[in-house]
This record gives sequence, C-alpha cells and structure tokens, in this order.
Amino acid sequence: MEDVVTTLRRFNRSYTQRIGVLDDSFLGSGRPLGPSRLLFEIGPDGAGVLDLRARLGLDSGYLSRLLRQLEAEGVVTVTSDPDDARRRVGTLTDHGLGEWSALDRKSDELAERLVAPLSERQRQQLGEALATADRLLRAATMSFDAVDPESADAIWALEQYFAELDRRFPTGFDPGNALRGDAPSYRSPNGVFVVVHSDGEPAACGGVQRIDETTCEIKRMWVRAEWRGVGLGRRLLDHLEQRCRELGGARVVLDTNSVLTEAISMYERAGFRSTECYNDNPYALRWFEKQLS
Amino acid sequence: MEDVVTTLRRFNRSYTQRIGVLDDSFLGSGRPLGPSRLLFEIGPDGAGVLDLRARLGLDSGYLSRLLRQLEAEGVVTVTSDPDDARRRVGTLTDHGLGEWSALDRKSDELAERLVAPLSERQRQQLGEALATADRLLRAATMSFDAVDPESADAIWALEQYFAELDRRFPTGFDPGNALRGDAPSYRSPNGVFVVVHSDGEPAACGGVQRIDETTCEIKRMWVRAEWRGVGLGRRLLDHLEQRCRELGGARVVLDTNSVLTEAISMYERAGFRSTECYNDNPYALRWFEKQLS
DNA sequence: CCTAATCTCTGACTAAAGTCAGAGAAGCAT
DNA sequence: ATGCTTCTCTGACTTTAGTCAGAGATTAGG
Repeated sequence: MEDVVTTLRRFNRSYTQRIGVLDDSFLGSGRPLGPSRLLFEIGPDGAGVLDLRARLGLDSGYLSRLLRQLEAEGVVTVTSDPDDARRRVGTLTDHGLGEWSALDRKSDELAERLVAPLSERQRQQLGEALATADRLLRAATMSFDAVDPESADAIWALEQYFAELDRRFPTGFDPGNALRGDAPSYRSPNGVFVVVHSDGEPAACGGVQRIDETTCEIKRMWVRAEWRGVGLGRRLLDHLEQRCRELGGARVVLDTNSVLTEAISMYERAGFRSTECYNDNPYALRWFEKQLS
Repeated sequence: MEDVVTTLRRFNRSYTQRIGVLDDSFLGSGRPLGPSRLLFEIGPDGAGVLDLRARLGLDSGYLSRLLRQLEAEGVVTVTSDPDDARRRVGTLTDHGLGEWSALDRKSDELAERLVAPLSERQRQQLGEALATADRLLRAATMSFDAVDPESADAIWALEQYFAELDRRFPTGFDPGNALRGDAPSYRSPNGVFVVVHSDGEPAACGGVQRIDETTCEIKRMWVRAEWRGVGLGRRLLDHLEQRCRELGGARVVLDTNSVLTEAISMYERAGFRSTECYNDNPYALRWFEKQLS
C-alpha cells in the first residue's frame, strides 16, 4: 500500500494538469483570471471587501484596483458598509449578474465535458471519491483559533451546543446566563476559548479554564454535526489539553452527562479516568480526570 | 445523491485553495514558479524541449528564454538532440540535480504537513479516495488518436497485444509478419489504426479496415492491463464503430477466440451478435457482427 | 477629547509571464 | 538540387499580477 503523501502528490500533478480547463471559464470573456475570479467571488449575494481579501489572498491596493476596473466595466457596484464606513461592499449589477451566470454555466459545461466519457457508475464512483477526499482535506486544514468568548462565532457555537444539550437531555437544558456570565473564565490569563474554523466557518468549539494551582477544566466541547466522524472531536480534545499545559495545568478534569455516550467513549480512549464529583453542575453525572505529561 | 459535476466543482474550488501550499515548494529558492516548474519537469532523466513545451503548454520563445536562464544559473545543460539536430534536450547538472532533490523533498514535506492532522485510518481513506479519483479522471481524459500502424506507439501496443495472446492461447500465438505486412490495411483510405493515449503513454489500441462495400472489420483491440476495469475497452469499441461509420461501413464484424471471455462479454453487451465464420483466421473460434445505425 | 488601530485608496513601481514576427538551421520528399 | 515543414532562438514588446508607502477617513477605547 502506497503512502498517502505519494498518492497526494501524484494526484496533485495529474489533477492540476487536467483541471486547468475548469479554470479556463474566463477565457473568451475578455477579462483575465484575476478580475474574473473576483467577479465570481462577489457572487449574486455580494461580498465585503475585507472578506474578499481574505478569501482571495489579495493586497488591499490591488483589490481596490480590480474593483475599480470592474466598476468601470459596469459589472460591479462598490458601496460603504453600513456597519463600518471604513469598509466597502461589492455587489453585482444586473449586467454583472448576467456575466456571473455565464461564467457559472461555462464552468458547469467544462466540468460536464470532463466527465462525459465516464459511465454512470464511474461518475458515481468519482463523485464519492471526490466527496471523501474533499471532506478529509477540509478536515485536515482546519484552524484552531483562540477567540474572545463573546465574539460572534463563539456565541453562535455555544448556542448550537446548548440547543443540542437541550434536545438530548431527558429534562432539557437551561444555560441560564452562562453565555455571558461565564465568559471571563475563558479569557486570559486563566482561560481560553477555542473555535475551530473550516473556511472561516465555525466547526467546533471548546473552553479551558484554570480551577486551581495545578488543575484545568475543559468545558463546552462541541463538534458541529456535519463534521462528526472525521476525528475532529479528538483533535480538539488534544488541542485543549495542550492549552491546559500552556496555562500551567498538570491535571485536566471535565464533567459530562451519561447520555453523551460518544463523548464519554472519546474521553476514555484519550486516557481520561472516572473521578469523584468535583463540582455542583446539576447536569453532570460523570466526572473525568487525566494527568498531563 | 448529488451530481458529479457539482461535486467536482466544489472539490475543485476547495482543493485549489488548499493545495496552493504544495505549489509553494519553489518559495525561498530564489527562483519564481515558471523556472522552478521547468527545472522540476526536466527531472533527473532530462527531457526534450518539444516534449517540455507540450507538457507545460509554453511558447517556444518563452521556453527558450527560461532554459537560457537556468543555464546561466548552472543548473541545466541544453544540447542538440542526436536524433534531430533541430531539437534540443535539457539535462540537469549536478548542481541542478541537487536543486531538483531539494524541491522534491520540500514538496514531500508540504504534503506531509497537509495530511498530518489526520489519523492513520483517515490517511488511508484519503489515499484510496485520491487514487480512485485520479484513476477515473485519467480515464476520462484519454485521447483517441489515429496513428500510422508502423509508428512507435502502434508497434509497441501491438507487440504487447500479441504477447498477451501468446500467453493466453493454449497453443500459443504466432503473429508471423502481421506487424508490418498488415500495416497498409490500417491506413487511409480504407482503414485506420487508433492508439489511446493517457499522458502521452499508450493505454489501448485497435484497428478498423474496410473489407467490402458495406462492411468494416475491427481488429487488434487491446487494452493495457493496468487500464482494465474503467470502461476503456467499451469506449474504444464505440470509438472504432464510429470510425467504421466514417469509412462508410453499415455493418461491422470482428473475430475472437473463446478464451477471451471478457472481450466476448463486452461485444455482446455492445450489441454484437454471433455470425458465421467470415475468414480463415486459424486463431478465431467466434465471429460477431453488428449493424451500425 | 485624544490616541491608536483599521480600512481603503492612490502613486509609483517591479517582476513575472508571456506573445508575435521572423531568421537560420535541419529534415524530408520529390 | 529545390521547396516545404519543423524547431529553436532573438528582438521587441505587452499584459498581468502584484508590492509598498503613505494619506485620509472611520472606529474603538480610555
């Protein structure tokens, strides 16, 4: 069995040679790759310039110029962001929307032409293989970001987590004022709140707080449903353990509820051992600890 | 189940965003992408300039300049091709070989880093998915080329075919002078010989010759062992049928031997029906025909 | 209010990635 | 030998894809 690095490199070489045709949809449009990519990325919903910079990896000066160009061509409108006048928002004109659709259609056609020689069964196999590869490569390229516990992403993730607990606990779950009240616990110097991002979208979260001289507690671990099954929970757990070490913790504890069976399984596999009740959390039925080396 | 075009386009977008890191192996080498790609493509075995042009899609003028640049840097040597003094061959100097190795190693490291967050099982899954996708995309992008039956690729493919028949026939197979003697039959205006290429390498072959006013015969159909299982035989058969139509045939015939069971299966699935013996081929035991619409 | 940070824009510029025309040499067929 | 095709190379040039500096406006925090 060949190793994945070799396979990946071979695939990459072969794929980029072939898939250039998908990236050629701008040809014939009278517009080079850069402005075409930008037009496509603005899309029917429009996009903030700061976001476009991040997504396309472009310098603000260059992006500004490209936008001016597209404006001059009558395909894009640039306005100030109502929430922050320093920022700009790009939207497509009607003409721009027509050009966007033409690009989209052409890309569809090019992709269709690429797979046309394959039988129906092969197309299905290809689709499945690509979906698997996509999922795993996305899973491999997530970023683990320490964020403020009251930031938009943190709030959103916690709301999802609490809603799930409410659904799964027999008597429901009432977070009370945990969202805002507990926030300081997860800020420096005695805590941290981590959101895992995939393409800028929150995929998981978890918090660590120091509870005494040698002990840290992991709380609020949650993985978005669509990202379960790719080992993200385990990686987040490992990451949070490392955060505990960085906070000076020699031991890490956590509590959980018996209905969260897959989480308990994961903790045990990660070396957590049952321990005595260490807090008065009304929803906790199991308590775990682990010595950090 | 989502369709493969949508999946492919999504994969493409996500993949090209991430895989840019693999293409960054030239960074820090003091050399931009173009010359780095060329150096890599010349490789430890060297390469002909005409071949490099095809592979990299570059203008001869620009390629000449890049080679001059690499020569000046002492990493490449350019000499005339001994077989044709108009052509050039590029080879790596010892210094160039060192730089090639460094590039190769760095690409390995970047790929390794990309998949590092995945578990062993996930890496295996990713490898399998990529291998499947690679294989199918390669299968989808083969070229069906009419070639001279005495060209190098045609000769090579036929030699492989004959060797396989020799192995599979109980009493062996002796082609006699078929290689050269039959060649005129597969040339315009009454015949054609097709080699299927994948990345410039022969993957399959087959010939069509007109045998009377309304009938063409398909012969010499062969698929390379490593390309079996992706429907290439069937596509070649369809292609050769089309070639028959282009030669004015309303009916197509072929002969085969009973031990070639998978071929017989394919013909039957493709609408060929058993017919009476139409020739004196000592190795043929089954004869098929099909009306072309 | 003040200060620092953030975002966009414009001036000025560079490097990279090429294209096209045409010349010279080599190869092939008649 | 002649004429045509093929390949590379050089001159001359253009477009694309940017980078960096710094100014002006806005926002946030103390």
